Amino acid sequence: MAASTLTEVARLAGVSPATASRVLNGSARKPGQDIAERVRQAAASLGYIPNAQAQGLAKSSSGLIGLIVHDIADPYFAAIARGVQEAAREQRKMVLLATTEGAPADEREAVAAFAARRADSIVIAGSRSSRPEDQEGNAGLAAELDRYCRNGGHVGVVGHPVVGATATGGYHVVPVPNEELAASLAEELAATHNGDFVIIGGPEGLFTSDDRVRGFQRGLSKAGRPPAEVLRSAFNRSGGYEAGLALAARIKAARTKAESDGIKGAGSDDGDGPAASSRICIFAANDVMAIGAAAALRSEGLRIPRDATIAGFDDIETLRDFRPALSTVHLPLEEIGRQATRSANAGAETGDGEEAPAPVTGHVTLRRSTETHG
Amino acid sequence: MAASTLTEVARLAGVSPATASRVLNGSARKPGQDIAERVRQAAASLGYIPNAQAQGLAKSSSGLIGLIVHDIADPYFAAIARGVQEAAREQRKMVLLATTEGAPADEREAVAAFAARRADSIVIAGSRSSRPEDQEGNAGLAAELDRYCRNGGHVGVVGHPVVGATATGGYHVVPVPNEELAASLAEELAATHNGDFVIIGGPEGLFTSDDRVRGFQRGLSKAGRPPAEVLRSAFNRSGGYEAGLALAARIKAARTKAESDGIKGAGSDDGDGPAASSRICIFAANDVMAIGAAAALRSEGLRIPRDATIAGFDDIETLRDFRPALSTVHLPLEEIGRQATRSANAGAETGDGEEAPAPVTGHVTLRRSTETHG
DNA sequence: CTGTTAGCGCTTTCAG
DNA sequence: CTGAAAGCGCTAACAG
Repeated sequence: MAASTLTEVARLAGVSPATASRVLNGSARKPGQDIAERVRQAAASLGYIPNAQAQGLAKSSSGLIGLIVHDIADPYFAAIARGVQEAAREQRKMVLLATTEGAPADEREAVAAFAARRADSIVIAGSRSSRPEDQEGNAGLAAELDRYCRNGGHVGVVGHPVVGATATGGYHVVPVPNEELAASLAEELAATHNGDFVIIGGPEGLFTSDDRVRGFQRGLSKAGRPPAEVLRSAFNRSGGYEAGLALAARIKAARTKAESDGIKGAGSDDGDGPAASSRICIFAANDVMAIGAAAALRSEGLRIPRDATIAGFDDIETLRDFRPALSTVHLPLEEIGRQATRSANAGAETGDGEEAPAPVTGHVTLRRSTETHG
Repeated sequence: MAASTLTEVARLAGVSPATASRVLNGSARKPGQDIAERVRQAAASLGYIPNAQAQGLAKSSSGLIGLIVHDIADPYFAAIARGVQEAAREQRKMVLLATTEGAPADEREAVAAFAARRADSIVIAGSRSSRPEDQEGNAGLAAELDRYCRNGGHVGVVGHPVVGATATGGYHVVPVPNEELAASLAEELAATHNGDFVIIGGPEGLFTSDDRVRGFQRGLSKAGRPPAEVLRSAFNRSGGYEAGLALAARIKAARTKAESDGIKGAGSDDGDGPAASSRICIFAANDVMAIGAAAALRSEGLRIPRDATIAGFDDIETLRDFRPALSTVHLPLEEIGRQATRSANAGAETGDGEEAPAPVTGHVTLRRSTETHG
């Protein structure tokens, strides 16, 4: 029992399908009042629902926005997705979701699937990678994206342009000043922290991570500090946890040594904590990693900010209640999602009209996790 | 410059569109090796991407799964969404996302939109409501859903059936034993907590919340305890926060009174905390509310579990690093999403074949937030 | 095994 | 202002 069709509605109303179409779905031309009413009644009584596929086929436009994320359950992407969803709603479009774990090959596939569905635009969130093993995948992704653009598609990318994409039009990037913000964070941190800094970054080659690491180092150097050591692990909580474990071992070893050397202030569980100068400040390239690292330290009996201080990046909302409150860099994730979606659509709609939105910006947010009490 | 079509590919390969279709997209019949290769080459050289809309129109099936959630940025829904996404992938389908803030009218609209796109199935997550103001919306939603099912659609609902839905087939519910689990939680809590219990629930009429509240009360009564007072607020973090503020005021007032009454043990900031019997145990109907409540208590200078204990429900992954670790009821959210998706599809595919999956179950997980130290 | 012929449901010229 | 006709791109019966 299939849904009723326009033709059926038209027949019931005693008009032609063309007329029915004109009244039911927007058209420049407006049929007469009486006829219109009859059609509407017929449609209602039949419970008519237009077949979007057919409409799409006829108008060659689908009312779909494709969204590509690494993992929808990651709060970073979830926040962006919410923004995309909002913007989609404004445009009276629906969003098609694809999750790829960040694998370029999967992203390519997702783009192809979106293209097949004739998505009006595609939004890609999630860090691009330039790792050697991703070279091939990236090339494929770029090619697919180019093709999509060439066929009239519009894409909005969060953060970094897709490497190798050459399409001239239909390409929109929402730049996120990761490097600058990380530099500011480092500078602000350096103002109160006298000890060493250690960075927990994602795998080398992940642009977002690399930018943040680079920016942090730059900020450090601007503050007259030596570069921080960089630990690499997965760009998620468990990566942070692992790195945190390694750091915990190191901190404990240092403490033990200090104790046997008889240095005062390098107390154990109940003292004032290590001397300010021996305490390290950890910068994790994103909040989720920072939380993982903090959990690892805690599980090793270390306390923050007493035994080590830590900062993240993103200012994930769900993590805001975490204690000690995490110092981080606030990013307007939802807004970023909205902008990526809007910019892609602007291209699609007005051929690049609209006023440019204010560029995305964030701000350093120092909280308890990096307090140097005293 | 539109994408190239099957016809073009066929022409280039010197075959008929039908043949090209047979080789490019699966068909029971398999063209000859030579011809197939020629077609494949032609397709590749033209960068052919099948038009899913056209395919859908012709086959009347879209390869789409509609997912309805309250808010994709809420970790509860994000987790379910991930499960849905996974299941969708298994079925080689894509997921269409709709967020509704839980408003039945919006949900109805979303169902209509999915129906218009001829989604093969629809998954609805997010508590149903029976509040008076939602009556009308619910009826509309039910009607829309029924129509969708009657037209051959399949729907999977998480938790509670949609009120008023009467369609006989195509309807699948993944039951979540909220009530039973909440009862178990209450019982386990009652085993060690001697003071009063207070429940922070969502608005009355939200099934999920009501089930949990009811279950908790039942567990309490089974443990020989009087029913707990129920505070109502929004079913999210800020609802929890507000309720937490109210409770904090109450706790502080009680403490002040106790102090002036000279009762020992009702200490202030650094004592042993209130006497065990005067400390309340808070049950928030979901983790996010619990976190909000905990934040409120903390902001009022109260500590958990010293001044009050608290438990939530869901065991949200992102919140697992929260300290004190939150006692809660673990729910396999991702699995729930998967099952809802699979069950809907099972109906769609085999007319209800497949072996039934193990019913969803959860388990009480007691952690630090409800420790009664001693 | 291949090609031909009809549509799927809707929009959109183009006549009337 | 309305209706008739011609597709959008693809699949699915039928023939050959």
